[in-house]
Amino acid sequence: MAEITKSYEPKDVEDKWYAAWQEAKCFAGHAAPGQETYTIVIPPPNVTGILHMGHVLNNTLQDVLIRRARLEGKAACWIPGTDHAGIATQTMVEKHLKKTEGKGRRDLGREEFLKRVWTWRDEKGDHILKQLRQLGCSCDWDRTAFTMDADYSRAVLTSFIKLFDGGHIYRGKRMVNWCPASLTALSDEEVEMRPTKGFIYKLRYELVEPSGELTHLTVETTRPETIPADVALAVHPDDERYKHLIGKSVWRPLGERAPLPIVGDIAVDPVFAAGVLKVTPAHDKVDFEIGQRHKLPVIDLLNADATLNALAGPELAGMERFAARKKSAELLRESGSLIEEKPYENNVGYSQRAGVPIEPRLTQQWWLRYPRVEEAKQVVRDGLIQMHPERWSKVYLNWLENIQDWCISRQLWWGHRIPVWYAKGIDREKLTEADLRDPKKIHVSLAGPADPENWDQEDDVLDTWASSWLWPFGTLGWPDAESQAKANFDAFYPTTTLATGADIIFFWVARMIMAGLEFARPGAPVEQRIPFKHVYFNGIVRDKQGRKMSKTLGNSPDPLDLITAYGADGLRFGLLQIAPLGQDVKFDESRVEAGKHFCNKLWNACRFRQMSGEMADNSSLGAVLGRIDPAHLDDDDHALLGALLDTMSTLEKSFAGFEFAGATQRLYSFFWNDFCDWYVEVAKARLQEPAAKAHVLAVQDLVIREFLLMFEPFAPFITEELWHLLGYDAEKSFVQETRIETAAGLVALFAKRGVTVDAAATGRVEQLKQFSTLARELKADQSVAQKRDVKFFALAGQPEWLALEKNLSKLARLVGAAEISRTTEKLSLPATVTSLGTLFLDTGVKVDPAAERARLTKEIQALNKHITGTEARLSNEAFTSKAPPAVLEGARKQLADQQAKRAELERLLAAVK
RNA sequence: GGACCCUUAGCUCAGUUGGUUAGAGCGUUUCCUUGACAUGGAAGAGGUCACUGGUUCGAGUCCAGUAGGGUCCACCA
Repeated sequence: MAEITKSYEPKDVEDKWYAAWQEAKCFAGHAAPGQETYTIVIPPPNVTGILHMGHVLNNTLQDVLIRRARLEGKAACWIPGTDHAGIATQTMVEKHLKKTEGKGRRDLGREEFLKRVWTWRDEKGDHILKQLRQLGCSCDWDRTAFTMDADYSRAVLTSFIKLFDGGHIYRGKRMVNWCPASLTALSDEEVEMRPTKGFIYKLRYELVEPSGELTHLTVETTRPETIPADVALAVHPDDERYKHLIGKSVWRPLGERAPLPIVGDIAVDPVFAAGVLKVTPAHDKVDFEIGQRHKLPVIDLLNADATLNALAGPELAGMERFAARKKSAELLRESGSLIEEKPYENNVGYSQRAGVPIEPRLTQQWWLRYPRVEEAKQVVRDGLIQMHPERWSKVYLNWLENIQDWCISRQLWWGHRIPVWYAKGIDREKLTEADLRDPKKIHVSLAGPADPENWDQEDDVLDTWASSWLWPFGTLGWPDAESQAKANFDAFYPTTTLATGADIIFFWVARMIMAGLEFARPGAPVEQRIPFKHVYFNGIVRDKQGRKMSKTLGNSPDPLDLITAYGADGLRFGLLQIAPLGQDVKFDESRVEAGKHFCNKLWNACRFRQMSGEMADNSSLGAVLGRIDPAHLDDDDHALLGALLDTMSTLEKSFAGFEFAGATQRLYSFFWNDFCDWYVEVAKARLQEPAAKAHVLAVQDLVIREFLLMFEPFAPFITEELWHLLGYDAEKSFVQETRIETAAGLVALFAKRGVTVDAAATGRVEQLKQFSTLARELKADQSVAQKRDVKFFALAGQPEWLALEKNLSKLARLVGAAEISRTTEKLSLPATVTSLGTLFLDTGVKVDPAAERARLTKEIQALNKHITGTEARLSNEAFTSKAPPAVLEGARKQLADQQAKRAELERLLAAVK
């Protein structure tokens, strides 16, 4: 067995073990018949993305879950993959093309451009999946999926066809969110409202026929450049100021001079601005609806890239929209129509991805009426799908209550081209709902028409989310029966837990639920159709100022640098410690450093175990347990085993509740405080006793073994290395092939060997801990903390002395004393009062009485505060009559202890000479 | 406008059904390189648990409100 080195060097072990795991195909998701499964599908990162801190958190959580499931004996399957990310990837390649060749995508043509994207993907793609390996992620890489793979594409197109056949999909000319940068429609979810500073313009629209004193109407707008597209003014039908004008007209103040009707419409808010709204149906959603109600014409003066066209008039045609806004304000000023221009801030919709204001634009698009909306609400209400934290289900349900049809077509090339063909020569603009269902006019299929020469395929592709919403079953072979069998769809669907960010609850989570209910296992009971049972929402990783980490801000550390500096395990553990359930995390590198230190502590504890004595049979849990001698179990053993069991059940609870921060904390305090700081230290004395040595080592081997199993999901590399170095690998090659015991299971195994963990031992050990802390404190007070030749004398009653006597060698070592012995009289030495008696310290140096008095007085004063509080509580009749007996009893005992201690301190004070 | 979250030590955060003197890491003070670990050990300082009120024998914890910070949804020209 190799000797454990002085410090843990992550780089020495990480690559080695990852390669070994892959070689042994440890991560393969295989389910034996009847075996419980645990499935996770990765939230597929963009295929050309690189690993950032958000990925690290999200994927660490998934790896922790999947590794724990493996240890629990479940058939664990974590399916990795990437998303083609339509707009993002296409934009990236277009930029590259522009830079390197000075060409746009249309210069190359669709086919050639797509070739370039695939080349780009092949060169730059999947990098992130390699980075996940460095993090230790135990994905079943043989199942790696990509949303543009042939198989997956078949699933996407099949879903379209099924929805089309089911009447869920239609085509229509409607107002969409148009991105003038990406030149495509976007869904509502891809639009982000941002407060934007601009101007509001107060304008005169002259009445064609003045009405009494009224010669014009005042209109306020933020978009004067759209005036040439105005087709009416609208007022509220009940507005006393204007209702007599309904039916009259005003002159359009810019563009072609024409009379515009004044209409009455309840969409107008009479108390906002002047209460008069200019109606521009082509460029505003509300205006479009007003236009529809009043059968007004539509004048569209914007090109796809948001420059103005000829309809805007000669002065504005060809201009970019913001330049045109300035220009039109000038023109209006010149013509006297501009009354006032003032700074104004309003909410403007931006393309989330391109970062430019979107344009409401009337275009032909494909729309989806979501399927299974009611069922999707019900499965969450009924708890078939549980969200963690639970509050997100409210957000989810609220969205479903107000759900709008989904614009699923995108005017892009990189994506799944919609499997619809139009008969040649047909006017696509004029297709009716009936035409869509006419096979002579429209062909919808996977393979395409038999006579392709007579058809033209739809140019649009599907929204990326209209492919990723199939992810939980598209990655398991759906819709092909043979592929499903091969992927073992039957065993692994529904998946168990989805771990993702709440920012995509609508984009992805909600849609996956509807897709799963619609497509997976048609006809089966609902609990078999849902895509997952749990959704865990991890927080967003922010920087110290609370800002979201982003490439543009440059405030995100490179996870790979962190892995280099602290090890993958340190990074994983440190990050999870600060990642409470569903709360954003402010990234703090010092926590990652603490994670590294913890790994080193573990490493050295194991190293010390190796140095403490011959390694014995660690080949299995049974072997280790067999080496424990019940006759030699002392209080420290019992307390340690009790803490171990407590840690085990804490972890069981933490996993059930997705509370990983709590789990890491308990692991940390158990190992560092309970094991290293106390048990290993007191065991040093016992290791000198030949009779107890083998037993003590066995207890340590047991605790280290169980700890490694608990810690493995969080820190797979170091645990694997130590597992081998300490010989736990005799029966199974890797930690994850071992089964972890439950706390209850371990109790049962103890019982079989005649061991019952004595819960009361913990309290007795606690007394000894306090005793040694007080002894050390006394030494520090007397400035002899470093000296090891001091003598302690304990003035203790018989039972107290018995408790001390059993532990004298341990205690002497712990507190650094040459000797601890009993005294029966009060000594004239510095002293402290412990629960096991009064302890005197002989440093061999004369004591300063004044300092000693001051020290004791201070302590008495501190104690008095507590006594007063406790006395007040106990003298309160309401408390003594209503508090539960245990609480009351505790308070009385506390008071008695405090009073006894104070009395002793006072006696000591009086005795100081 | 609607919904939700957060506010605990200098910093980043724990604190699960209400119950002794509110914890950890980092930082900080003093001491220690004694054969696991200085990536360490020992001892300490540091908190009116944002504020106000309520429920209760008892509130960091439950309720109401206020202030500050943040998120999501909707959005008026």
